[in-house]
Amino acid sequence: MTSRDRREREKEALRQEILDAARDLFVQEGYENVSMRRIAEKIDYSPTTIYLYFEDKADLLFHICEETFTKLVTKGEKILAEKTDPLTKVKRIGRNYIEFGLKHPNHYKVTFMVQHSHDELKERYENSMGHRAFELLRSSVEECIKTGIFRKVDPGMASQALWAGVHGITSLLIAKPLFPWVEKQKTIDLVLDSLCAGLSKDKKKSGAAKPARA
Amino acid sequence: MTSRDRREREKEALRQEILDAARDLFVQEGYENVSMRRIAEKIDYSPTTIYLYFEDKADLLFHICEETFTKLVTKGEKILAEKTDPLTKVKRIGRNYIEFGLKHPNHYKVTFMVQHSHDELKERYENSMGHRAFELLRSSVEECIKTGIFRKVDPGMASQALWAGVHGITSLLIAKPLFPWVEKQKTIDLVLDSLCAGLSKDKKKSGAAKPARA
DNA sequence: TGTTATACTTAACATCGTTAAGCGAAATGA
DNA sequence: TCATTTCGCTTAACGATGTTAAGTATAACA
Repeated sequence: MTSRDRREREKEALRQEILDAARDLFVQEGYENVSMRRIAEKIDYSPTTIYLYFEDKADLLFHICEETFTKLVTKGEKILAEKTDPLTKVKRIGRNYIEFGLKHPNHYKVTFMVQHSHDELKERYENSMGHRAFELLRSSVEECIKTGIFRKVDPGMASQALWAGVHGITSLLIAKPLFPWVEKQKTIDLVLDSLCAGLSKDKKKSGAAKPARA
Repeated sequence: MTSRDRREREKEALRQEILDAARDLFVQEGYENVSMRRIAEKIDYSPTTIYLYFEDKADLLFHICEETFTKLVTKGEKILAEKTDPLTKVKRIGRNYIEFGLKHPNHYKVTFMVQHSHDELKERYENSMGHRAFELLRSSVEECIKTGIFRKVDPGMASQALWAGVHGITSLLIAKPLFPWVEKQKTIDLVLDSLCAGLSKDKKKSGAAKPARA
């Protein structure tokens, strides 16, 4: 069955060619500004050919993002496995997340900055790499709580709060490049450090402040 | 010149009619899922009529957002003028911001969650209500620094960090409605409280952590 | 009453994502 | 080796989008 194998290899090659072309265009010009026809043109196939390899445009994008986010998760797992103190790990995972987002703004946008709900894509995205990226953060937070560095808060809640911080600064820097940012790098540090400090033990009184309900 | 006046009044009325129809549809179904034709249909005019009153679809959306965000800013100014302690003000302004975003997700999305850069819309957005909403946050942060509640950090940086937090939780809650959130309300509080605590004085040692550079 | 300006519409353009139908070449069976 | 089936891809088309150009009534004005 050599011929069958070869055909399959060729199919896989074309699939990759499509992915590569699409990634190039998406990264360069953004998802919405790239048409299926342009992708097809780039690889000298008819537009409809793409639909033989991917369900639709969103599906194509999804696979590209998964590919890219795998790198983020891999790096995160490496950090998590290190033998440093948990607090440093949390911050480094956070930084890794932020820097990844800034390095791949178009990928980041589509996985974290657009609402993809009530479509049936629901479960697909739940099991995605984006989700696993959050789980990574969560693991490191749990370590901090277990070792007594963070105070005894709900790990899920604390992770969500930290996620809010890292996602917040990442998405703002992406969405508002014209904003007169002062000290981007230091702001990133400040977000991470402040949030961690706020979650840490020792400091009980944080001013006059009860939870500050309106 | 009564006739001239009347005509002008009628023009203004139609303009508002367009805005109202568009807002309804945008809020209900989201900007991208609403076509100019549908807006026109709703008010029984031809699609092209809209272009006599607004430059294009984005322009239409912009005016709607400004309208809505004015409310946020007004409320924020009211809070800022209150005679409570600065820390409470920061938190209430933060909460106000978050709650506003969750109440008007479609407006929030277009002003804060999409990248509107290198178009010439640049300056327009810089002077927008969204921008003023940030300035509000900044004012309250400056108060906290001046009164010694927050430690001596750059006010711009601290504001950006706080903004990251509130924007982060807001945009995530909007973009990821299917995420298995635990304790949304408490998470909001935790973000605000932790960030403020981290920016506050008293606590020097926040664990073993230097800025955590990778 | 005739002219001009105003408010709006009809028709069309270029483009989009996507589907249905068809075509030629390669693989398969005899 | 020849007929048939399968595979990979394309051509053509559908219905929709935002937007523009050209045209048409009606109202205002002289």
